[in-house]
Amino acid sequence: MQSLLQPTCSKPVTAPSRGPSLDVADLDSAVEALRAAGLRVSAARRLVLEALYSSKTPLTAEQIASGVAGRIPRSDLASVYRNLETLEEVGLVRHFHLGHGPGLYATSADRREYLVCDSCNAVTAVEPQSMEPVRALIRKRFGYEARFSHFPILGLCADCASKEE
Amino acid sequence: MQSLLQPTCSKPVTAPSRGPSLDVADLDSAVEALRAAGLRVSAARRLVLEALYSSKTPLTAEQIASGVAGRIPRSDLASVYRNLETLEEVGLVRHFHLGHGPGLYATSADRREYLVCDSCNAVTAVEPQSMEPVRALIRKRFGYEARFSHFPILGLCADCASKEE
DNA sequence: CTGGTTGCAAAACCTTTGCAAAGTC
DNA sequence: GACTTTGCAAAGGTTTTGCAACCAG
Repeated sequence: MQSLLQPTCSKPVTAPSRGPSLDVADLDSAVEALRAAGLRVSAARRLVLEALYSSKTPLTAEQIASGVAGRIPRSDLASVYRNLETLEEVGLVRHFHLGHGPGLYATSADRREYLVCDSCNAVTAVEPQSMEPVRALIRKRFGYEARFSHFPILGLCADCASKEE
Repeated sequence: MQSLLQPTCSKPVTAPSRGPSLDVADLDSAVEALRAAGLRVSAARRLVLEALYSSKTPLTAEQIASGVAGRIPRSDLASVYRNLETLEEVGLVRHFHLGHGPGLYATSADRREYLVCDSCNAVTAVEPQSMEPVRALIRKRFGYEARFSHFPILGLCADCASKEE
């Protein structure tokens, strides 16, 4: 810690969460992991997993409930939220935010971290290893083992930064 | 940009905001700036500024409406939100998040950025210059001009990281 | 059969909006 | 006096909870 840090350390108003993370590559293995965790494999639960494993991009709970493209019976939004929470506790699913608005959900196998331009709203996803040097620097300077998997790094993207005179 | 980035660039579901930022040091100057911006100095507006300028820590809208310590007449929550928005547009106020839960508001003069431990919930505030090397590295690797003033850096603090076996 | 899960409804939580009354310049 | 701003009430968007019916193991 440096002298100019003025470290205001305290317990905050709020709290994210840190849970286990299972790097399960496909739907079948995920269902297996579900069983292994002593959870039942219901239609609604399977639906959530199918949606997440078949989507290339993270989804909102609403999108999952709608069956993503209107396909599949669509299930109740409350159940989707309950299942997402359960799956997150088990470590099969994670959620994160890109800004204000509904949270986004992905499989835990998707470890991408995001940069979001707060001028043009462009989103850049990067694999965790690209972020490693940044993590290393933060570790060295602040002692934190940073994860950018829950909140994005906000800022100006290259394009917008060059446009700002 | 590196080859392993797999840059998934797209327009996102959500969008934060980027506005002006006035580095106004005290309440009187802030009131002056309000007038200069063509806004009226109402009691409710002054109340919000007083709360923010007299608090050492960021406040929720609820806390501001309650008059922080129960002092001052207390004003309507909706008006507080409206005024916070107005003051943010003018650049006197900023808001950010430390996790789930209500947003936190501070004067724009307070430029601290936060690290939050997602295990013990400790909060560390740092002055922007401490974060500059991190910003430089992100600029170099990703082309982003990062600001950590809206979302914190989440991770494990030094204590919790050492405890994790 | 038994207890975990679902769907529906309602509520909780944070924030925004409509509108007449009140206040600022 | 003209036009902003307020307070109250109601609604909006996202997520959570209560509960009887249902279904997986």
